[in-house]
Amino acid sequence: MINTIAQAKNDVKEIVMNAIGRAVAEGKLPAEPIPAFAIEIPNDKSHGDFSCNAALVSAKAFKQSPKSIAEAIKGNAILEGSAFEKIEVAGPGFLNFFVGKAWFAETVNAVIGENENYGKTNDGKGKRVLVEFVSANPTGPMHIGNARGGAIGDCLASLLEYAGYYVEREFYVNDAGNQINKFALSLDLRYRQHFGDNVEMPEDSYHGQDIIDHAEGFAKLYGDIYMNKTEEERRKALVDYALPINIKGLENDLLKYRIRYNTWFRESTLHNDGSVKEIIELLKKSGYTYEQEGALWFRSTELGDDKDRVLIRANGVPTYSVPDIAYHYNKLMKRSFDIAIDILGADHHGYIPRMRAALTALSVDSSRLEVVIMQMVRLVRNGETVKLSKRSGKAITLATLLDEIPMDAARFFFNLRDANTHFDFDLDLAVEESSKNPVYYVQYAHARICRILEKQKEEGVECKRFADNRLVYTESAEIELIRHLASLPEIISEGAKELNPSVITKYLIELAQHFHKFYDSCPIKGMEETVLQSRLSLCTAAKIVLKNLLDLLKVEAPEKM
RNA sequence: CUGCCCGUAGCACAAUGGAUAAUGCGUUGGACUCCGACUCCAAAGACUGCCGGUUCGACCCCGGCCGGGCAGGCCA
Repeated sequence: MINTIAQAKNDVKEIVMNAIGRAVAEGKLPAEPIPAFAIEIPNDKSHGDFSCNAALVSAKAFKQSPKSIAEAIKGNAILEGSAFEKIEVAGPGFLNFFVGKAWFAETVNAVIGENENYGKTNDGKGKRVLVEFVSANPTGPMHIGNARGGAIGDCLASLLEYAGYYVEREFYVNDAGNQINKFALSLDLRYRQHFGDNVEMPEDSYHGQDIIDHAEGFAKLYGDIYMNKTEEERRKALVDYALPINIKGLENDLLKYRIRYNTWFRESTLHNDGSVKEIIELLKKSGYTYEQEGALWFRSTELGDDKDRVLIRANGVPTYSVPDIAYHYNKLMKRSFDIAIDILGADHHGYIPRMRAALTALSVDSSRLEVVIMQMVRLVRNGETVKLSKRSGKAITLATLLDEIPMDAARFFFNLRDANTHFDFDLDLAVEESSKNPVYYVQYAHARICRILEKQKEEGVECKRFADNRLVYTESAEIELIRHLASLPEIISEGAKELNPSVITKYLIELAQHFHKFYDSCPIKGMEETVLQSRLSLCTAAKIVLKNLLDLLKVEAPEKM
């Protein structure tokens, strides 16, 4: 894996350390330990390609002004044999490093050489990660929050793969417990209504049209024979009929959304194979439980939660948190994933301390559970907020949303912002086919490059892959574009570390921007050989990176639009 | 009442504690006889919610207010 930026940063560090060593030897700097310093890429190009704050951070230790330290470092730095041609001292004492021309040519060739592997890193070192996301309730259709979770979870998983982790995607199916009872009740009442029973739907039952449809479908299949059976039999039959249809529906919708899971993990398996009981025993053994008023409690307060939690109700039925704990125990211990990542809506944030407490009680390192919290999405149409309500059945479902906006736009838009920000999804913008719409802006850059290369080919000009010393980049638009290409591995590392796939869309938009500017100011057609080939190589490199990242997002990279 | 998240330009939002607070939309004005104008260039627009603190340096860290969202069940 080639990472020209990491290399350069390393070089900066070495040059600075050696320079300080020499300055100390000459008595220009005191022999004090050097505090950790940072090397970064400045926003302002006049501040060089790499900037180092070593002089700033060591001012205190050296008892000198940052500026004089910086001058001492600069005076003792040796640049021969490095990628750099110049150092400047600037501002309060920054050391700004400027790379030589050769570095840009190397970067372009490195991208082309690595091709579909360019940008990949080995941060993960093959660690096993399980990303669980969406996990929508199978008692009804998916809503808009699931759409955001789907896009974020799937792209985060891809990003982690890109960063060298082994990743599996998982959907947790809540096919047991109270939700299912409620589902059964709702189906039952609709079924009976269908055959004329005058029963009312209670407040907390499901009122959606989907329940009615299921009841009617069931009635068509079995007629009224279940009217005469016991309530228990009837409900079981109804659930056995409707639940698989729903799960299949979820699967289909998610496939349309280009999401393919490794595993659909069913909650019921945890009840059936004794895991739930086992967890209760383990928790009891841990000493963090006690009985009170007939219920079994978890002393989670002692492990960082803000209150104790009930594990088994006085009626003997475990609360939902027991199978949940069993599930996470299963991920981390039974299936031995190194890291479990949950993508959760903000309304579940209270659940994190509880789960961490439980893992700690079970002697599992709770930092192996990572949680990405997503804030709520607000849909905006014609400048107005689209109201969502699950109860009334008016919620915009994932399926409806995807009927309305292109798949590419949905996946891209939901990854436009940090998960943990409230975010307005502009339905009008998502369908708009213009530069206002970032998806098209990025895709257009790719299509444009394809056309340029094709056109050149038609005229008999091929990209010849010149050696580093034959490529020449002098225009600022070229330099900016290359600099951006070079930064990809860093972006991948950063995004993986912060579990933040939105770095990808941000990077792509900037890349497209740099490319369009380059296109505008740097003609290719008819230029002399060196310039022509240099620019064709640069186009090829840009195309590779656009394609790699659009693939990562599972957004199309069209050759023409 | 308590906990978590968010407050940056008209709108949507960015910035490992670093230099002139970035970008897009919208607004105003420019650029196609030329590789795709689905593009580019330029301008205007911000006392980063308020008040203190920490330090060489704060949108960022700490404390206190104000405003918005979400939670707080032997519901999931």
